[in-house]
Amino acid sequence: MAVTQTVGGPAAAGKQMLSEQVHARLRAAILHGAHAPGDALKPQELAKEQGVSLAVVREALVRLVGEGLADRLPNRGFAVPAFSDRRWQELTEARLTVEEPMLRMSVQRGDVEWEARVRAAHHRLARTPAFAPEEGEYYSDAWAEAHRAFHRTLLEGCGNSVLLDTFDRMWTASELARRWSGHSTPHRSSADEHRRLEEAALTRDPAAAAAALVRHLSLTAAALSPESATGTS
Amino acid sequence: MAVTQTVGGPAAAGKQMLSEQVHARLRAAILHGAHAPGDALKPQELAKEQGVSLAVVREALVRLVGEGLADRLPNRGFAVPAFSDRRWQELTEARLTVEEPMLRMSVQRGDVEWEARVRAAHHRLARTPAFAPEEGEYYSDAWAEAHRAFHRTLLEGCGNSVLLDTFDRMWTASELARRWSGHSTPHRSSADEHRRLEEAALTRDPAAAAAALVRHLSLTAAALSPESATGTS
DNA sequence: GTAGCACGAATAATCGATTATTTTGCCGAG
DNA sequence: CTCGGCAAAATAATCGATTATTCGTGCTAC
Repeated sequence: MAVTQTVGGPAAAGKQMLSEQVHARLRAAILHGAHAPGDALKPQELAKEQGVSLAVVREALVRLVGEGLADRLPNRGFAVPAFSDRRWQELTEARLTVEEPMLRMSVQRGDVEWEARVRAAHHRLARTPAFAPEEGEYYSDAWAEAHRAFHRTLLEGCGNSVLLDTFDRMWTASELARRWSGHSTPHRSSADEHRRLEEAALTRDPAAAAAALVRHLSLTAAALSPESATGTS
Repeated sequence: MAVTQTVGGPAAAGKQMLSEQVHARLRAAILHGAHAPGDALKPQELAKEQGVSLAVVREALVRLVGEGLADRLPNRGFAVPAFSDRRWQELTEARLTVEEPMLRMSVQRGDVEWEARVRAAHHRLARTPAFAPEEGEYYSDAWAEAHRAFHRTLLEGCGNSVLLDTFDRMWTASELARRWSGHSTPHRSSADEHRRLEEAALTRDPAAAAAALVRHLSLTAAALSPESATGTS
């Protein structure tokens, strides 16, 4: 029986490798919190669920491990990584360390095209409601994506793809860690902070932009662990 | 017949997954320059060479892609990534951007145990000859490893595993890019620079340490592209 | 009553073979 | 002589099944 049933959604999903699709779906599911930290990601279940063979699920899982979205326990399969507060703090500090100089470079180097994209990204973010009625608990996918796009666009002016890859990696890890660190909602003044960031960037004021970013990230971190500043041990 | 008696060395080499071993071997081979950039990494060849099935080679390759040590061309297999001068410059800039603040943190936070490890790492590096007679063209594996260990140890005082992972990733990419960017040998004064780095770190002088690191990395970059400072478009 | 072991079920890791896609070589039309 | 298409070979992607390891259970010895 040569029944090559292409999965195909209504939107003509086109031709992609199966492992790519499975990887994307699994990644989205993990980021959406469909699997709790520590939960085992069983290849058999996933394979049956998605109607593919073990090999493609395995490949997707290996990729996820590389992205930090899954842990591998030798001879014991895969699992959703557990996130401690400690890890969340490290993530925030790392983002500050990397993004602050990136933003400075960006502001110094970005051209008019970059300015235009920053404006566009901020507009999209400002006009996207953070919460969708049906999704309730967590902020909407649309807002999360607009948020990511704004922050990334701000940094893209630096023109360094290695640093931008680093940003992508840390952003993803942050999104997952944030979801499971008790702190999920965008805090009250984030819209203000984003406006300040945009303004400083378009004014070509590196110091002001850096300061705004540091404040933005610090507030995000502080909202989670109010008394974190005291050194541990 | 229970034939699987893996004797294992006296040091109890233990049981590792096949894919792990294959991944390690392939990774080492690529970093050693056994495959030229652009060369296809054919699963069949590799599988026959190493006497394993396609699945394990495939898994190893997927992992390598995640580490940036291989490219994936959809439906066209895997290949060794090509490195342009541009990429090498980006890598160097990224390392500067990330490692300089890391080193400052490290110097500020590192404890006595860290100081001891820095001393030990520098001693090993200083006592390891950069060139081994039999390896000729390129610097010795032992030196490369001592070099990496010294730089990493310097930064480990920062205590941030996310940043250290970023360092690892960039270091690996740098090693591969350097090999194929025409610039291979450690330059004349690297021993001096390492000594200065160690001294500044143990003196707990963040500014001096950062300055020494910046000089070290800048020289490395400059040695490759002498006239690179002029911004490209 | 509990510790330890044997056995069986579950699941991970690997394999050999099948299917789909791309590349290569050849032939004829223009 | 070159361009375009067709067939054959090569190779990538996927699958179904096999082997190895771990996990759970119940029995036995003490």
